Amino acid sequence: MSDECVTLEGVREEFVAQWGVIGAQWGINRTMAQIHALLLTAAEAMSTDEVMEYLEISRGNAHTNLKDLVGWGLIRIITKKGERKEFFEAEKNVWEMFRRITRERKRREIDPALETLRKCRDATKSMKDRDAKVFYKQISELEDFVSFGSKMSDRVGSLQHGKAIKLAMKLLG
Amino acid sequence: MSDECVTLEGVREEFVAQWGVIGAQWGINRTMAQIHALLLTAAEAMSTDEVMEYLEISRGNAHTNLKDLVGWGLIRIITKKGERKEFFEAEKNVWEMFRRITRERKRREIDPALETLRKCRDATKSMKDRDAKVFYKQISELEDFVSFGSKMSDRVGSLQHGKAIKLAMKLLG
DNA sequence: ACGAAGTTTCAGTAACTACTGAAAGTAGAT
DNA sequence: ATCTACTTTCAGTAGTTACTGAAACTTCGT
Repeated sequence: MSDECVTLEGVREEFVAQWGVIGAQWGINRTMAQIHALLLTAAEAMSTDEVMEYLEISRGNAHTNLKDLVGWGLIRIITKKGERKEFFEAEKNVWEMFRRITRERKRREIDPALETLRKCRDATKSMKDRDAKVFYKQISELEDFVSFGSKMSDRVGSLQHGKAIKLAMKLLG
Repeated sequence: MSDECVTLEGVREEFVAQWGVIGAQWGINRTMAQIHALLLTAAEAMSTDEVMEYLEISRGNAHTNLKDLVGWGLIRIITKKGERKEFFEAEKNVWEMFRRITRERKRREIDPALETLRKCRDATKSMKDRDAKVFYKQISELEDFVSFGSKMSDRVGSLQHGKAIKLAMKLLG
């Protein structure tokens, strides 16, 4: 970050921009990551128009990404009495945020991958030639590993933050 | 997978294709994921030309992605005596594969993210108004969480496979 | 020092993903 | 039933990333 970012808004802008870059590397659309960063560090819930204005993006873009974030469970819709429009507020608890991201990625990406692995394993289970044996062995090991990891992530995700930390401390200690 | 994939090559083709799709969702270029899947399930090391032919891709594309995979430590170059060309072989041990992916992602993506978080935290540490306090608190929590996770991943990555499994079993048990 | 076999680079292009802006849709207020 | 404030959709376009194919480069054998 350049040194002249001495105002809150300067630092925040830098954070939002960088979070977008980081998100993009993880296969998340940049705007979505930026909106998330913005709401995560907002003191109050924001409207679509405020998000549009801050990030200088179109209504359609703001709308789509806000709704996607709601779909991920990372932000929620707030309605204020007397106000007709919707406001958006981020889940601010970091542990909860982590759990939701993990749960969604598992559902959307790990589970289908496991499905593929299982099918490939079953289809080659009883093949006899060398290449098939190599293939079957490799796929089996991969499947065992991924499904083990998947179970672990369920287990960790079901812990309270405090318990998870304690457990992790034992691991690190 | 469609039911008519009854030959090894049919199943393998399906696996390679699917692995490409999964990789893409994780921010990895599709061809790279496909080459990895191909080499991972190969009985023998393969040459650039064999990879090109199998995936029906250009030499430039094959070359770039093979070299990127070498950069990730997921495949290695093999030279056969009497042969002038290079062959490529995947790291087949799944635990080792996992460790290398984790280590690289940490280096390339987590460490820079932490750097950003630290800068943002430091820059707002002594600001007094409400918005700055909210920002500082949120960034701090995020930084603590990410750096904790990063340490955990180092710790787990330094374990032997057997030990990791034992530890995980305790967790699951 | 030349030719053959293989590797690397890169300009141009194709394919894909994200974004805009405007139009259509919805729902509370009068 | 009409107006107004807001939300949703989407066709077209901009921007980005990935891929090709060919030329340049390297290395080894003769």
